[in-house]
Amino acid sequence: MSAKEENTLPMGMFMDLERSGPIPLYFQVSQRIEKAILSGELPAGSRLENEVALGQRLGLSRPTVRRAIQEIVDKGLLVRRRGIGTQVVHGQVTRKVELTSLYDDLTNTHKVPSTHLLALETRVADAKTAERLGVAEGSPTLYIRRVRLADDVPVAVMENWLPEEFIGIEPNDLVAHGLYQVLRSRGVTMRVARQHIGARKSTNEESVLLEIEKNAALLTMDRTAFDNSGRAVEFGQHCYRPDLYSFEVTLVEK
Amino acid sequence: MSAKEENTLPMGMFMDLERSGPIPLYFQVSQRIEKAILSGELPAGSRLENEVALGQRLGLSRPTVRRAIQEIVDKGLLVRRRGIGTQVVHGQVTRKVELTSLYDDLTNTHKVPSTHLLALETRVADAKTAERLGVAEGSPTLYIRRVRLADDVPVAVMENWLPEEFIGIEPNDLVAHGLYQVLRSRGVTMRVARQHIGARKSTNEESVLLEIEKNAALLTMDRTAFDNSGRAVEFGQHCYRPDLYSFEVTLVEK
DNA sequence: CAGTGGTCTAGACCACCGA
DNA sequence: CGGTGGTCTAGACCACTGA
Repeated sequence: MSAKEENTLPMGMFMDLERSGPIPLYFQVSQRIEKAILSGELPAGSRLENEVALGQRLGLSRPTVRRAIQEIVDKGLLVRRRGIGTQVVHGQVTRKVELTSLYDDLTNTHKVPSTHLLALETRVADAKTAERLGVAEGSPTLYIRRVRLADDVPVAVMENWLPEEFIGIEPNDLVAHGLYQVLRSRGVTMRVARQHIGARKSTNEESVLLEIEKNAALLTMDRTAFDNSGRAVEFGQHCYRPDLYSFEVTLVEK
Repeated sequence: MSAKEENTLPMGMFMDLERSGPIPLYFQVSQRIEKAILSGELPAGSRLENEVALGQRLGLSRPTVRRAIQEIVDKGLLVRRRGIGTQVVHGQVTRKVELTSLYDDLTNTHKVPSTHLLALETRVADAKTAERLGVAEGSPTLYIRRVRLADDVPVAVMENWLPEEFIGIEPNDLVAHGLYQVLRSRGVTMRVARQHIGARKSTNEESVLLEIEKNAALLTMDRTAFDNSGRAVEFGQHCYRPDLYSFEVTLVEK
């Protein structure tokens, strides 16, 4: 009778799905279940109703319900065991690393972001840049260097290289909206990003820009991002003040 | 007639699927496609055969083929566009961060791992440990502190706390097999892990243990891992030599 | 317009688990 | 044994893309 483990909460009546709207049914269902977990309505360790029963109550087929649940399993909030059922994972929920820009991260935590633009110029691609962007060595690229600040405190120094077609981006847009927002407004959608996270000491110049002591420890991240056609659209080399920024990752074993 | 983009390689006859074995069909298919991408048989930018046609040629239903392709999309090797098709992402492939132990990482890169065991003892859970492991403050936990080496060069200092039930783990097993392997042999399967990656300066003791200069930059990672019932089974606080270790992450926008 | 992926259905059989 | 999730089928309709 231990209430913690056996607590089957079949979320009463809170389902009125929009069957003809543009939002997929599985997504509507997964969002509501996720909301119930995050709000504590489905506490850690509680069991979810089984897939068939849930499907019948909602008037959905089993594959649709299953996909909804799988979405949340992939986020690390639910755990499934064959023959047992689906349970809410213990442990407080943390935000996941997502394919977003630093700008988005900062606004999400209710800090006011701003930008000091250090460089915005055309540069010839060296070997490394050419390889990362998948362009010919020696071809022109757009080079950007910025300091990003949160509540007027410097957080990161960011260098970016973009393919030739983006030469012409306005400095004002970059300062006002952030790089990823500018790219989105030009019809570019990021799909895949490969990141490399490490650490090193700061250079003297970086220490000044970030307002930290000399030879301080820095968190570094290199990233190459690809759009929905698979072409590289951005290559970045960034370093962060580790007292103000870090990465969260949720891993799910398949 | 640009061979790069239009290169439809329908991978000739290399499909003889085992329909009655224990390996799922979608997995067999996804593995072969992935292999074809990694081997260069399907070069960057080439288009995959469409889902229905592929299903017919393989004698599989569309959902099964679709799931096989989706697996690879989630790994960041393929990109799908409605009305267009499925293409191989540009850019060289890198290994993904996975839910594995450091021990596994090192053996995969063909270095010989070893361990210096610094501590293996019972400790009372303080507030932080109790919260991370989901146990009562003051309850006994197993505390482990190790230096991990690759080819006899120190790479990381690792601290771990485990719930009461694991008290009794043998020092010899820990040195010979690594923590995750010991847990697996006790029937524990990791399912979800939440990691936090940052950076800081090394303490004097860490500098000695890792054979680096004082106040060097360190890469740090905290992790809480959960088993398939959703219970926390391990909480770790680790620091790495950034010249020998870093994290790779592949992000896929859904 | 024809072709593509995105979603959804209503079943089915199986493997694994606890009682 | 009954209940659970894991896999698979053979269709269907839709939204989006390019020519």
